[in-house]
Amino acid sequence: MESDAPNSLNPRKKPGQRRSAATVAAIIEAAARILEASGLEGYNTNAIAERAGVSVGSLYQYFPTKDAVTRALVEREAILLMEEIADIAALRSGRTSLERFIKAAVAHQLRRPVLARLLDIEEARLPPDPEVEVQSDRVTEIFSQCLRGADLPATALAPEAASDLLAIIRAIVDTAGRHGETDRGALVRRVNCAVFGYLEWQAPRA
Amino acid sequence: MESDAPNSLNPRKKPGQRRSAATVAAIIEAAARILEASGLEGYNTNAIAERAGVSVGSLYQYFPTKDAVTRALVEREAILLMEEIADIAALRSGRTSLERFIKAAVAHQLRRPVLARLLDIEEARLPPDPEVEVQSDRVTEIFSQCLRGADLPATALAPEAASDLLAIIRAIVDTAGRHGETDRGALVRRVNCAVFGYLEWQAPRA
Amino acid sequence: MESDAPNSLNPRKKPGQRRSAATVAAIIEAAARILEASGLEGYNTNAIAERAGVSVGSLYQYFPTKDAVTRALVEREAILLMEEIADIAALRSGRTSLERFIKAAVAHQLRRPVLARLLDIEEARLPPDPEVEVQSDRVTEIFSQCLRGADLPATALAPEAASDLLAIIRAIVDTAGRHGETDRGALVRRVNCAVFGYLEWQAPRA
Amino acid sequence: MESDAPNSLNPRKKPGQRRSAATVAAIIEAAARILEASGLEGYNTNAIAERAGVSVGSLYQYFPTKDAVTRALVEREAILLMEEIADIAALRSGRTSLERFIKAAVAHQLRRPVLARLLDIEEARLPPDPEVEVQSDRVTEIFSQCLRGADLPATALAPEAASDLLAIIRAIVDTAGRHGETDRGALVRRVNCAVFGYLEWQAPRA
DNA sequence: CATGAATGAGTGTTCATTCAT
DNA sequence: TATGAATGAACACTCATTCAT
Repeated sequence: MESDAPNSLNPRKKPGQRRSAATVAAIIEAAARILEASGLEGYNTNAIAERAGVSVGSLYQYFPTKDAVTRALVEREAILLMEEIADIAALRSGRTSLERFIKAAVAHQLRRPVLARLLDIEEARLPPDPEVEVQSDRVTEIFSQCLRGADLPATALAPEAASDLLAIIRAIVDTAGRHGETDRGALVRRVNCAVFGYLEWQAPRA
Repeated sequence: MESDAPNSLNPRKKPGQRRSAATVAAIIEAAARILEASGLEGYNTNAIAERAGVSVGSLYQYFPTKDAVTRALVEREAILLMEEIADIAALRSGRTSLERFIKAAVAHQLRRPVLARLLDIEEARLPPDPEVEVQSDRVTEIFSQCLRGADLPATALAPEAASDLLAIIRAIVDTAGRHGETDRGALVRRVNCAVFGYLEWQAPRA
Repeated sequence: MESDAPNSLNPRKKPGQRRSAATVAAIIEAAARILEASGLEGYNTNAIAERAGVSVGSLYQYFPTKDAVTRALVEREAILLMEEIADIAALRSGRTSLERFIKAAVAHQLRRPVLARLLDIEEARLPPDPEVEVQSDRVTEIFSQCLRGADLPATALAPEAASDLLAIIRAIVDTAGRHGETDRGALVRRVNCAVFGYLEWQAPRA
Repeated sequence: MESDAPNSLNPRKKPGQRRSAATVAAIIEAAARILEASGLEGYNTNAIAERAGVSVGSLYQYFPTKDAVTRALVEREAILLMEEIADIAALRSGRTSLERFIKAAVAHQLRRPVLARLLDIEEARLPPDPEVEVQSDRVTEIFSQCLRGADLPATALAPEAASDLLAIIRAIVDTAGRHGETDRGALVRRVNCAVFGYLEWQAPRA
């Protein structure tokens, strides 16, 4: 019942109660705000707790580690993205699905661009965590389903295609976000270029 | 005449002497090695100095700040890339230039993939620095010249194209590096897909 | 009439009800178990409460302080020893009484050797507490009665003899316990040596 | 050359320089003073550093851990005792050697009784450390040599005799120290009783 | 110029204790 | 009375940076 492993990455208590869930959510959102307002420099547990309106002790009641807070935030964002993406699987056309996916991904990442960028950095720094990977695996799975559309070239099924394309999407939007771009439409158009261009070029041209 | 502000980000002294230049280089390379061997966790000035075979004091004689060391390393890598790229400008064909550029960029980033990845992270974290930007601007400039090739669609001149494409190149190679890929040929092929696909798709298709 | 000072070391309430008494006992035994299982490192009020099957709040309903729990445990152990010793007073022979005392003391301390050792440490660390001292005074009193046996040298009545001998008994058994010894007979024999040797040697030898 | 184990118990740098050695000694003595003045409650690294007239950072330059400071102090005391005991080995008579040993041990422990007592507690709490054990093993060795004296009963060689007797010595003096006794002579006499009594009684009496 | 011992603000984390429910 | 979430002071430890030698 009791895990003595100090490196356990799970919340110390499952947020079953109403109050707890609210506190957990408050802490996670506070972490997001701190990240946006003060960057990685100001991102420390005391600041997070204060912003969340709770004590450090409470923070540690729900998260065993500072990194666990970060992971929860990463996970939350991944889930948010998932929700905007979940129904794509039902679509017939690979082309249309991809367009929907891209639109959602761009919208998601452009909503809080600073946060998205810093979380990408943190996610890269953090040791891989199963809880988080479950989410990104689901995103990858959805994306792969899009690529399996009959109207797309068979080469889209190449094993690295999905990871390449997801990296491309992220990179373009991150870069745009860093440059302060906010025009969603223009960005979607460019990401479409990158994705469909990659797929077309990849296919043996006649 | 010279800014003495303690928050200046420039090296405290221009390495005029032979000895100094060697020391500076040693420190920068030591920083690279630490980053590769111990990651961002083990990346601290004492470790860097020790690895470089100098005292921390000496390190601070040449660099006003830890971040300045990192910036110098980023700059060094940019210059290394520059050297492999500098002669591309002379080429006639945009297509061929791009291919050369991609080959060089992939080779560069795949030579020390861990270092490249961590430096990308650090570069994103660091406040923008003129000295560093000079280099990346030069790289961007060369890349833009490639895009101006007469055999490429006019749309390649769109202002965001260059930054999009550079981001794409970096993203694909970083991702591949993180997954442990080492096949340069395959990677070059995929990056070509992404770049030429982007350009072609971007152009109004008949 | 009663001291309400928050630093009072007495239980907040006398456990009058059946329920209370059971809870108090559960908490004390839980403390013992934690101490045995996790040492002083893991010995904290939350762990104790959890092990006792009550909330921390309840723990603090019955004990004003963590140290109060420890003292209660020390006291309980002292009382346990007392019970095995109480009837010794009736014996005629000082020699026999001492042997009985030693046997009981060794048996007591060897029953839960880890607990005994850690409690010795805690007892040494704790500020002297009347409630606890009452018990150890009773033990000392019984022991002193043994020493007053007519068949023992008069020097046994020297004021420090009792405290010296009790310390000796404790020390030998603690040490043995730490070394993992479990042979009660052998230990009793050695403690007898120490005690009777001390007494004999203390007496002016002819 | 570099130990990455965080649980390494060795000083981070060998105190080779004059300055370092002085600092190390100052820190150790400060630890002793804090222990005497404020007990285990006030015994924390900041207090130790302040008392030593150095910064916490310096403390951690020489000791990897708070516990390492404690161990160094324990070791220092053990060495002090050793110095007062080292020449005993040369003596002929077991009886005389033992008397000398006891005199030294009592003097040692009575010089700073509070410190001695708290260090006994800490030593018991600390995980066994080779550096420290080397010293206590040497003390035990000397003591065992005393017991091998030809004028002592052969039973003194019983394996547990040494550890029993050392425990007895410590216990009596600790107890006396806690009671505020300062009469060295009286204490030596009583410890002699205990030790020689144990040995005599242990031997089969005619 | 080089050294590396010294600094001390800052950070993550724990845990005895309280108090609203 | 019981609960357990909340508190926050306290602590161990790190590391960028300085400065006397």
